[in-house]
Formats: sequence, structure tokens, C-alpha cells
Amino acid sequence: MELKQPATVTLAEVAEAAGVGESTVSRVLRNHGSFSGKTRERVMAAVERLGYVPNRIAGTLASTGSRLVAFVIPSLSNIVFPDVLRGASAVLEENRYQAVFSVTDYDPGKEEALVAAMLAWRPAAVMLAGYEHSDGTVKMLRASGCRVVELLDLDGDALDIAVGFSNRAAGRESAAFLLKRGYRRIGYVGHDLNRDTRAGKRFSSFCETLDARGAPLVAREILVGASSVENGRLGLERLLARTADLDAVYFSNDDMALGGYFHCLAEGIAIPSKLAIFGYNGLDIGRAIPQPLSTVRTPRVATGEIAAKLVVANAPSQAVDLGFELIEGATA
Amino acid sequence: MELKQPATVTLAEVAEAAGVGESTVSRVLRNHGSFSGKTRERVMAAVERLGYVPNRIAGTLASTGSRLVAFVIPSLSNIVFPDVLRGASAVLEENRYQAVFSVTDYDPGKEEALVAAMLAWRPAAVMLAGYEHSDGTVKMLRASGCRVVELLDLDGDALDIAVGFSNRAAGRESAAFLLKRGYRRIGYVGHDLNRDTRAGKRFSSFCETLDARGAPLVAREILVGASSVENGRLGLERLLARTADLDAVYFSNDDMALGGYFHCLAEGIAIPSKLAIFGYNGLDIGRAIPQPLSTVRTPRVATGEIAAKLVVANAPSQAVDLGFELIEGATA
DNA sequence: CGTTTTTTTGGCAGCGCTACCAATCTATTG
DNA sequence: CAATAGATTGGTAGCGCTGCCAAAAAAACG
Repeated sequence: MELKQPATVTLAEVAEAAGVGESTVSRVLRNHGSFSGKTRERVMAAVERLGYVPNRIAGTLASTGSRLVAFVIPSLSNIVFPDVLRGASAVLEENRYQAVFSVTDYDPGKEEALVAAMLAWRPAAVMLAGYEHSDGTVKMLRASGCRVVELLDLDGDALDIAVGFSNRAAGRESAAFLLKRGYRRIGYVGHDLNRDTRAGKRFSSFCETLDARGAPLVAREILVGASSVENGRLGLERLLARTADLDAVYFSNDDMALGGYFHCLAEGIAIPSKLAIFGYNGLDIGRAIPQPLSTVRTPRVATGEIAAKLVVANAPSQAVDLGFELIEGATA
Repeated sequence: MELKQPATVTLAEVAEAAGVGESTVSRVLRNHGSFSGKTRERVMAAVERLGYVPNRIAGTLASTGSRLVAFVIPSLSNIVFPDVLRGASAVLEENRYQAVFSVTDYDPGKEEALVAAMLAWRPAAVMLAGYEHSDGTVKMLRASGCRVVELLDLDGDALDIAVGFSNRAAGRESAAFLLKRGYRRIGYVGHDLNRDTRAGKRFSSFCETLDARGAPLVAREILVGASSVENGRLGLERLLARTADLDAVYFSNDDMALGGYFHCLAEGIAIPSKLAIFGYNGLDIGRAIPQPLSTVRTPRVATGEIAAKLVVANAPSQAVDLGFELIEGATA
């Protein structure tokens, strides 16, 4: 079926049909300013009859601020970001804001280009992952005059608003937990850390903590590419082939850790007696496996919610620490 | 740090600074129409110097078509939709289109409201999940004149463009596969099917196929709420408590099936000799567990890609069947 | 009732940009 | 060198809506 371009109905036509002025229609539709009940009815009837759909493009141009919120996120494969979007989206929809997004693939250059493209829509706010941005990105954001929210990280200086938790603290506490449990020969399996700087921060403070307690990291296996269950499995396999007698492995996140868990399951490696496994994120699936995964649960949805609420309320610049929760689980 | 509203630079100011007319700046920036190399340089220098960011709101209003594509999706928790967004987003970004989205929570009423809100942005296309929409939604979409793409379903009549595969065929082939393997006492564990109509279609044609082959479904367990690993586990537990001697269970999707798998693992139920498990979606994680999950792999990312390509190319109305692949795995 | 106050209205100038058209300039041709 | 064709430009009317302001109508007051 060919869809023909039906001459779109404009506000002026509604006004004409309702026998009132344009500004009256505008007021009724936005429920702003004053008008009589009778007028309201006539306008609504005309709207109904003509099938009028307001044009937000025109509305936004005419008024001052837009109700667009731009998300520039590294990935949609990593469940973290859909979770953040989910939390934010619920709040934004309630407040008649509209979410727009694009995906950087963890590439700062692409991030810069996408931020530029986003700013062209004159959003009320731009939401980004973390603190590591190119100079160009920072400059544009500063000059834009729109709100900037940096998500899921707290280890650095915020441009405007930051909502999240400390990845360094998460790395530190994970290390402390493993040490407290008596593990001394600890390894690490992770994905590309240059791109995922938050995972990098966790790892570096994890290592610092081990060093400080006199039980430095014994071995590491870094896989190219994104985190995934398969990479976690592969990573652990390689690590164990290279290094004997490890008693615990820290993974860059739960996806990777699950891969490690499955490897042990398949190879008959007893968890945690022979090898302990520790993840990061607190995914639901980690609680459904036979031995609940030991991990750190992060408030991903809440991060999105709070960020959206702050933007909607046009709150002052601030950093909000939502914290995280270490889940002892049964794998470490 | 307070971000001050910096008087935004307009195209007129760039024109002034570059000593050329507004339309010339516009042509250079869009690389459209003709202009000399020298002019181009002067304009670009002025753009650079003033830090000009074009206003797409104004641009869209002034020109005819927008480069916005609206996604109205049921959920962000179900990985299916982030996958579709991912595929689409890559293509859209390449073509300088912008993705906007909102989430319906599988609620047709909310879908209608969100479609209305989306149409207010005069998108080039609206992308929706499946064919089941309220009358109001259909009416609005028809009247809107923008392209409509229905995703991930092919069992029904498309409004305009449809991209996906047949859920009925998937249900049918899954049943045929289990029967061919010799399973006769087959059960089902699923989530709320009124909302997820695609899962409902799979289930009903699964049952029809079993009936036709004289091995009707023995038992079912439907859980309220969304699909999840935990619900899958719980569902299988309940199903087995109620019904003895099942030899295979079909799950509404891989998340649910993984829950079932973990239940068996924890309870020491041998797979597939004692109980076979079959899922749907072909998630990566299903291949990383000790016994690869038997399932149907669906082209989710490709669905998004193709949909976006058709929209960008302003292709004629059509239904594109991307098919699916039955993965034999080791659990059935 | 006339007057003052309050509530409702309509008119219209932009918002920043693009599309169209006419004007200007440059290169070509005979 | 005039004439013609082609390449570059600038001017300007909207795109559809909102915000401001003044006019009109209704309500309140004395």
C-alpha cells in the first residue's frame, strides 16, 4: 500500500475550524494560560475531527528550551546501557521528554562526532558514559549551554552533573573481599580496557589493593574485543593453561565471569574450593545459576532514573553517588 | 560549575562573519548546490572561529522531510530490542539519521500514546514491534504519511514495511524438531503471552503442530511478568512438580530456557536424556554453557539493519523475510 | 448602572533555516 | 568583442508554532 503524503493539518487549520485564534488553540493544547471550558471543548472537537497532530519541531523552534535528551552511549550489547536507558526513559516519558540516542562503540572520535550531531538538535541535556572524553567533545559540551550528565563513573571531575558510583572503590572492595576470604594467588580475565575505561579503573585499583596487601596479581588475560560470555570462557581457559595454582580469578564483569563459571563447570573444576570466581555488575542471571555468582551489584537502572530526574528538574551541578553492593554469592 | 546560556551562534552570524549570504553558508554546510572553493574556505573558517553548530530543529522545519526515525519498542530488558536498535542505529548513523525511542512495556495503550508523541516529531519513519496495534495506533500511523516498519513478525498484514521472520514457523519447526528427536511428552514454560504476542504465536503454532502429530502438549506453566532466567527456573520447577515423566520442555525464549537448564543442573536432572530443553532466540550465552542450548537463532541485529536501510532508501512497501536458523545444540 | 478588575481572546513578530528565484559573474563560442 | 551559456551568489518568503501585548468580554464592586 502506498502511503500518500496527506497534507498535514496545521494549528492554523484547527483554529479556523474551531472558530478561534491560533494562540487560543496553542494554549488549550498545552493547557497553559487561560481559556474557557467552552473554548476548550470546541478546540478539542476540531482537533479530533481533523486528526491534528501538533508539530513539536515547530513548537521547539518557537519556544526556548527543547524537551529532547540525548544519550551518547558506548554500546547496546553491554546490558549496562540498555539498563540505564530503561531507567531514564521511564522518567523522561512521564515528563513528556523525548530520548534520542546514538552509539559510539567505545570510540572517542566517534563520540565527538556524535555529540556534535546531537547538539544540533539542541537537546535539554546530553548524557554520556564516564569522564573520559576528547578535548573537542568537552569544548563543544561546554559551549553548548545544555546540561551534561556523565554516567556510571565518579572517579574524576564532572563537567556538570555526574550520577553513578566509584569504579575504583568497586575494584578495591572486590580485591579486599577476595583477600579476606583467604585467596592469595589471584588472576584477572578482562576485555579491552583502553576502550572501557570504567573496567580499566576497576582493574587498576583492584591491582593496587592486592599490591598493598602483599598479594600482587599473579596473572592476567586480556581479550581483544568486547566482553562476552564466550570471551570469559576462553579467557579463563587460556589463563589456566598458562598459570598453575591460581585460587581466584577476578573478571571484568559478570558476562565474562559467567563464561569462566561455565568453563569450570564443563571442566569439572570445583568452585570455589579449587577456583573462586568474582564478577561485576550483579546481573540477574548470576543469581539463577546453581551457585550464585559472587559479584558487585551496580544500580544501573537507578542511575538512569536519577539522571533523568535531575535533568527534568534542572537541578544544579552535582555528583550523585548511588553506591554499589558487594554480593557474596557462592563462587568466591 | 554553572553553565551559562551562551548566545547561540546562528547561520546569519556566520554569513555576516564570512562576508557571504545566508543561503551560501547553508549550501556550503550541506554541500549542496554550487559554490567556489574560496567561498567554501571562508565559510568554514567562520564556522570554526565562531564555533557554529547548525540547528537541525530549524533545518528540519524549513525543509520537507526529517531525518528522525522513531522506535516504539516494548522493552529494553529483553535483549531482542537492544539488538534491533543496535543494527538500526549503525545504519542510521552512517546516513546522518537520528534515532529516537520510547518504551511501551508491552502495553498497547501506552504504545498508542507514545506513537502519538512520536508523530509529533514528524519522523521519517516509525518502527514498531509486530503487527498487533490498537485501532487508534493504526489510524494515526496511516494518517501520518510517514513510513511505518513493523519488526520481528511476519504473521499478519503489514501496514507498510515489515522486516523479520515468521514466529509461527519458528514454533512449528521447534515442535517438529522435538518430535523428530522422539520426544512425546512435551511441556511448555512461558511468560505473559497476552503482552508478548510474538511468543504467543510461537506457542500456538507449536501446540498445533504437536496436536497434528498426535502428541499434544502435556502441560504448561505460564508465569506472570516478563521473561527472565529466574522465571524460567521457577517455571520448570513448578511444571516438574506438577507433571511427571515429561521428556522435553519448550520455553518461550532462551532466557527462560537457561533458567530451566540451570534448574536441571542444580537438581541433577540429566539433559537431554532425562529431560530435553528447547529455547528461542539463539543468544550467545546459550552456546557458552557446558551443553550448547538447542534453540532457534533469530536475526535480530539484521532486522534492525535491513529496516533502517529500507527507510533510508525510501523503499516501496514490502515484507522482508529474514528467516531463522534452528540450532540443534546439545540440550534436545 | 458605571467603573474597575479579572479572565479570555486574537494578532503578529519572530525562532533559524531551506527552497526558490532572480541577479551577478565568469568562461566559452562564433 | 558581443553574445550566450554556465557557475556562483544573495534576497526573501515561508516552515508551524509560541510568546508577548493589547483588545474584548465577563465578573466583581460600590
